[in-house]
Parts: sequence; structure tokens; C-alpha cells
Amino acid sequence: MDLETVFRALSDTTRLRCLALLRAEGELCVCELTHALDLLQPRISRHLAQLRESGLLLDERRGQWVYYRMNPQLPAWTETVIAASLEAVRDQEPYLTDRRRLETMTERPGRLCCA
Amino acid sequence: MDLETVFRALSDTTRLRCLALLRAEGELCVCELTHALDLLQPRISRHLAQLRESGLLLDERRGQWVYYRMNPQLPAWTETVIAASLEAVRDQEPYLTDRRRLETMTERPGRLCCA
DNA sequence: TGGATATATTCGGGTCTATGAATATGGACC
DNA sequence: GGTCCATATTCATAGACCCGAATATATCCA
Repeated sequence: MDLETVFRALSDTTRLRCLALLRAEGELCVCELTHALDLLQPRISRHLAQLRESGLLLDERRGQWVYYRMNPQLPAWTETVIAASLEAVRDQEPYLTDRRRLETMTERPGRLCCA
Repeated sequence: MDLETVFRALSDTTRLRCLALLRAEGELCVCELTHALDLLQPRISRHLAQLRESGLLLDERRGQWVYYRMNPQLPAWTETVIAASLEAVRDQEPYLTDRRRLETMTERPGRLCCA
């Protein structure tokens, strides 16, 4: 896991938005991220694949859905970099709206509708 | 200073090598960096310009030489990101060799030859 | 088996990026 | 002025990247 690979993976807003939600929520499936970011599904899917290939994310299929989550075995410096940078934009757009859209999403797979 | 801009600036090994030396040395002129990294001068100059335009570096002409240094007014998260990542590769190549080449460079401007 | 949903991939186009080579700019000094 | 040195910029090329649209794959369920 070299610096250049990680920084390149982090140098796209779509990917940063996905990472921000995944860190907050633990894990999310592609359709939840697609809804939260309000973007086309192939676009989300490609960015998630990039994050997986760079080593930052893990994926796991469960039934129809593929869930992504942060790789728990990242080197310490990578954790530090991601945590510090995402914390700095926590209260800015588009990250605020992404969280709101996810919260108000109905029919999230594997979740009670009236939790 | 947004995340994407900073991460894009950091996603190139040549730029990371320049930043590592500049953090260690305080300030360096273009010819010192060119010698330390053992690359062609226009290549170094262009990467330094990118780092300046992204806000990470400041430059200052003194006589024939242009000195670059870290911008001392970076946001805290940027400082954290750069410090954590460069610290992680401090003892790896090509960063080790870069420091060695700089140390053994003769005729560094503004420095005594037998310091 | 067939249809519906979720996810991934391919394709084509436009844009950005990094590079070496060559050239231009700018200051110092005679 | 002219010359040398340090630095910056231009030019052309090759590759990477991002995107939407269309299509392919995979799973579930009837």
C-alpha cells in the first residue's frame, strides 16, 4: 500500500463521499450509496471497484446485494489520513446532504422500515 | 483548500519526494531538489509549480535562485495528512537516497562547503 | 423456466496528466 | 551591451482518467 496509490484513490469527490458514508455507517450496499449520492449506479459501482482495488475497501455479496466496508487492516498512517481529512469536511456539502438522503431512504435492504 | 485538490497534489511520487525533502530541510532551491531527486530540471520545476498552485508550497526568489518551502498556514488536517504519510515512508526508497544525495551535494547555494 | 432486481462491465468520447526536448525568461556580473 | 547560470514555459505525444449509455452477469422468487 504505497502513498501514491492511496492518494490517487482519495483524489475524487465521488470516492470521498462514498468513504465518508461507509466510515459513518460501517457498511452499505451499492444501492444505498447510489441513493445517498444521487448518482447513476454504474458510476458508483466503478468508483467502489477502484477503492476495492486500491485496498481501501472490502466487498461481500449477501444475496442480491453487495456490501462494501472499510478495510479494517489498513496501515495506521492510512487510517490517520482518512480520518483527519473526512473529519475536516464532515459539516460541509455535499457530505451533509449525502447523510440526510441516506437517513430518509426507504426500503433499505436488511433494515426495518420503522427503526 | 479542498480535499480533492490536496490529494491530487499528493498523488505523484515526484511531488511527494519534493515535499519530504522540503519538510526536512525547511527550504530548498530548484537546483538542490533537481540534484537530490536526480531528475531533469523542467520536470522538477513543473511539479513545484503544481504544488505552489495547490497551496501546499510557497516560493521566493533570492538572486538567481528560487526557494520553495512548505506553506506554514496550511489547515490542520492537511498538516496531519502530510506528516502522517511522509513519516510512514521516511525509511524507504527513494526517500532515503534523496536525502543522501542532497547531503553529499557540493556547491549548494548559500551554504558553506565545509559546514 | 422466466421475470424482476442488484450489480458489474464494455464502449466511445472528451478531458486531464506526465513526460522529454526545445526554448524562453530573468538575474548576476563583467 | 553580452554572457552565464537558474528557472520557467511551450510543444507534441502517450497514457490515464471520468463519464453516460448500453449491455452483461448474478441472485431471488414465482
